[in-house]
Formats: sequence, C-alpha cells, structure tokens
Amino acid sequence: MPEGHHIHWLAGQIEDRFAGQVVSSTSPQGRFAASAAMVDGTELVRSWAVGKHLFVGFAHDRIVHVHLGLIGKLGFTPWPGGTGQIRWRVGTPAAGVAELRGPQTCALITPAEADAIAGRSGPDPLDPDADPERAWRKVHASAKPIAALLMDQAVFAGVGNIYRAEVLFRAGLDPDLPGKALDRAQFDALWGDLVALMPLGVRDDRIDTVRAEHLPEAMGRPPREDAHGGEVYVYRRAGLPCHVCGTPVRTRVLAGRNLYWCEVCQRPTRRGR
DNA sequence: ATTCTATGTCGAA
DNA sequence: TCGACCTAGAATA
Repeated sequence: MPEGHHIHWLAGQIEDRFAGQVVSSTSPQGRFAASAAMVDGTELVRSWAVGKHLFVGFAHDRIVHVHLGLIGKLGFTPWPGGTGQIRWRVGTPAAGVAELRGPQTCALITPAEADAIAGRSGPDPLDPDADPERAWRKVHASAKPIAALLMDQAVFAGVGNIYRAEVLFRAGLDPDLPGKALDRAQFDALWGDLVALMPLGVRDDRIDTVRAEHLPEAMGRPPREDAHGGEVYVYRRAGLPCHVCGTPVRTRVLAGRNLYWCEVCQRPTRRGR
C-alpha cells in the first residue's frame, strides 16, 4: 500500500528495529547485490521518508534509496527471512529482517543525491516543516484539474490515488476543477485535511477517512451509518451508494489512475469547504 | 494454468 | 498520451 503514509510508517519501523545496529545486507534476488554488499556489516544509522521516497542511512554517508512504485513491498519477518524475489534483505538475527520486493527503485546514493530528491519534491503534508505556500503557488498557477495536481509529487509529496479521491470528496470539490479556479479557502481545506488525515494513516498504517475522529467539523454532514462501516468514502467504491447521499459512486481514469467521486456531493458548482 | 489488477513513475512518441 | 517496468495475490478459465 505505497502512499506516503505507508512509506513514513516504514521509515519509523526501520528506525525502531535497526537504528544503531550493525546489520547484514544482501540481495537474494541479485540485482542489488553489489550495492547491498557496500553496506553489509556496517551500522544502520537512521531511516526517513520524503513523500513516497524511503531512505535508509548507513555509516560512511551511504544511503539506500527505495521507491516502491506501484507494486513494491517492504515487509518484516524473523531472521533469516522468507523466500521469493527479494531485492534487498537487511537486518540481524536478533532484530529480524526487512525484505524488499518489486521496488521501482533500490539504489545506493550519496547525501547530495538524497538532497536532490528532496528538493524535487513538493511539500509533504507529513513533514512538520512543510511549506504549503509552495503547493499553493503551483495550484494557483495551473490549469490542470485539481485531481491531477494532487497526484503530482512536485506539488503534494506523498499523496496518492486514495488520498486524492478521499480529500476531494471530503472537501466537496469537483475533481475537474482547474487548480487556478480554487480559492485560498478551498486549497487550505485540502491541505489541512491532508495534514489531519495522513498522520493517522502513519499511526495505523492504513487509510481510514470515515471514522468520526477524522471528520472535519466544517464538513457538517457526517456519513450515514451502514453495514460497510467503510474505511473510505469513494475510493474503489464504483457503483456502490455514496455514504452521504446514496448516489452510486462514479469512476473514470484521470491522470492515468482510476479516480472515484460522487457527482452529487462533488458537484461542479459546489464550493468546497 | 493463465490472465488480470494494484495505493507509481519514467521516458519515448 | 502511451508503453515499460517491477511482483504477488486475486480473479478467471
């Protein structure tokens, strides 16, 4: 489930399990073998995330950069680990191992390269020091639909297809609304909702936008209780009744991904809150 | 047994 | 805008 919240959760897990320890590093699958050997037997110092990028820092300024892409997974198991196509395995007999499968990127990089990746990223709602003005300037200047801008990692780092659909629904915003058509209050509602929701995603390692504790006060229209008791309002609920108004949820491809929205709750004329 | 799908991104056309 | 890429589990036959 690689959206930003999961990557930040993984960084926390890696720190909790391995930081300060000398670890074993191998590439059973082989494609990362030479680089894995470079950090084998050295101290894993820390791990952090920027948007969907995961970094694992070792002694001697060696950094492993991981991007899970669409299908990559990183999981934790007891030593000596499992089977399958494991690109990178890192850990210790006592602490267990982290195993990486199917990543888009797994590469040994320098601190300068890590800085460059961070510099290319837009503000990350999970970063307490993030500057939302950088995102606002890009949104305000763009004719692209807000549903496309939310997926642009140079605008909102860490937001993926689920958060895109859910925050647009929660703001009552038409996905096709051009960025430049949003007023400041609408942008602030989106950014504020991401800042409120994503840390809960990190805490629970799952996206749940429906529970009462997630509802912004300004929303003013709590979801109807139903058997589903859903985690989400619209994501992957095509054809099912909207939790708020009962209209079947719609879907279509926007910016290369399946978008889900309620055409009633997110009317083109509706002003977001 | 085979095909399809997935919460992502990049580069070529 | 499109195909390529990485892997595993679910869906289909």
